[in-house]
Amino acid sequence: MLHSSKAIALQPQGNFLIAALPVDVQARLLPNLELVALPLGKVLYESGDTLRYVYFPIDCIVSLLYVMENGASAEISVVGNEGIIGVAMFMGGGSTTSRAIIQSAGYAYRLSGQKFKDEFNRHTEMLMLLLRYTQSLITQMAQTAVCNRHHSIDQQLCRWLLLSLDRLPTNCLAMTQELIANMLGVRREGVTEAAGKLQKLGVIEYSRGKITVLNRVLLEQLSCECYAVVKKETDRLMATPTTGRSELQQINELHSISMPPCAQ
Amino acid sequence: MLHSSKAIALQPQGNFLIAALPVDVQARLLPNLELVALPLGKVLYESGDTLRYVYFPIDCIVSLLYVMENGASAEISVVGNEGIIGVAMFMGGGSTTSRAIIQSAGYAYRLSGQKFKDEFNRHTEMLMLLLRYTQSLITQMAQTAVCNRHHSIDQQLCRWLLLSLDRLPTNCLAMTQELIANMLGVRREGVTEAAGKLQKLGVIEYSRGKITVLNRVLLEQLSCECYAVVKKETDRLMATPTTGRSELQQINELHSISMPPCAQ
DNA sequence: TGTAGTCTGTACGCTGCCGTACATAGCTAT
DNA sequence: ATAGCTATGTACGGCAGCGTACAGACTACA
Repeated sequence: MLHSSKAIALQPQGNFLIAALPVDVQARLLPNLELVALPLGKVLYESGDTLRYVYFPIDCIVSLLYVMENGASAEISVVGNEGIIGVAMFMGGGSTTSRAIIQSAGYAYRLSGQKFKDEFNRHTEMLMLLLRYTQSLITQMAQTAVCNRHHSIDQQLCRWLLLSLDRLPTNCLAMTQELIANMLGVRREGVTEAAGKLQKLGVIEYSRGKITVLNRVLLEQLSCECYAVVKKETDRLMATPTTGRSELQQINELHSISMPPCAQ
Repeated sequence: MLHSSKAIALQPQGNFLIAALPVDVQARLLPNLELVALPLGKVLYESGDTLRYVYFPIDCIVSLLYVMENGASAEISVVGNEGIIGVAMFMGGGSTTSRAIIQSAGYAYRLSGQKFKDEFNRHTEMLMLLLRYTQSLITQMAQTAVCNRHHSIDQQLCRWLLLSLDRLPTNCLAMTQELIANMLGVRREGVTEAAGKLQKLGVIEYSRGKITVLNRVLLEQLSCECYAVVKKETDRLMATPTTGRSELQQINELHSISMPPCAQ
């Protein structure tokens, strides 16, 4: 039992929302948290599915993806260790019109729906925290809508890379252009072209599903305003005055899952 | 005091969310509800504003609009008498990145933020109801993002007309093409063209800011799937088993503000 | 070592929407 | 009535992104 996953299991702070809960709530949740490995492409729930679990990502990235009747898709929002998968559980709907799919493999804590709801209803702190998080999710969705309307693929790719980067401990993503295209809801060729430009500028480097960000500052400059808007609002909403932590990025330092850059 | 607005004030059921609350909660809210007239174009809150009131629309339509740095805009979602303006009040953020602007003039109930929060924290029913509504709002935002990515102006105009229509007691909208263009985030000329096609097909009739829908069935057929997805999910979420009402449209019958078609 | 499969690069015509410009038609106020 | 404003119609070049097609590069596995 002394393998690495055990070490993770002892660190519920690996997820920001859990870390932000009062210690007594954390203590009560802990025995009910299951550590699960989530491979790339795994579907946590399908559109319309009744949710049975909520997931607290540790080092994976999950996309909320809408799939249209004709099969075309578009990403609605991205969730990493700052969030939770399954807000419909406490929002009351029980299901959503989107699919939750693993965009970057890793671990998460899984909690049964009933246990979660019990806790949710008992504790105002948890409720307030989750509602604030949900609002940040709403902000991200709204901005996605705006971005889809007004910005070029080039800009959107920058935004998307930054959002993903913020949710990973490395500057390196395991991600084919095909997959990114599905997320952005554009052609793969469009991503190839946009990525080519970024590579020429020395902003990124990639080959066969590995993207390394070399110049984050320039990436932010090339992105549309949407990334900054979402980040600023999320920081505002999720700032936890009690601990003084105000930047989501600092949260990444909390979880101690060591993984070599680009090793996945 | 026996003018029409008095009659309205006695009918808090004019708003679905209020109507869906237990009668004792309604009774306690009632004295705190202010009836306010909201003219076209009025801004209820600006991006970043700290909310001081929430609004329960009765017969007006409010758009949540995101305005970009360069002034271009895009509608994130539409709210009518099925909803509430100011979810950030109970979601905990206190403000949002969007603007709330009156898209169709009419009346609403206004409630001070503090009174609202008191009630919100005291009553589980209200909390659950509002969270479910917020989820339906999330669905609408998500679908807007998808629609912006994948569908033509023609289709989006149909979707937009249907969403607006569902929130009005008549089949007639007071709405210039310029305004619609702002909502959809496209050129006014694009709306002119799309509207021209619909007019040729006999689906709508319009002149100088008055749009009358003549053939709603055809309008639904011409719309992309997005309208149906949002409507179905909203109906699911907001169905109130206690009263058996399952269709938002039936709510329109509840509020007794009589207005001649196209008279505003 | 070779072969199959996956990922990426490039090209080309097409279309939807944009930016811009200007014309016409209907309402409104003096 | 007539001037002025607002709303709508039309036109045209430009371009971003699409659909399609195919070639080259890298990987994995036999």
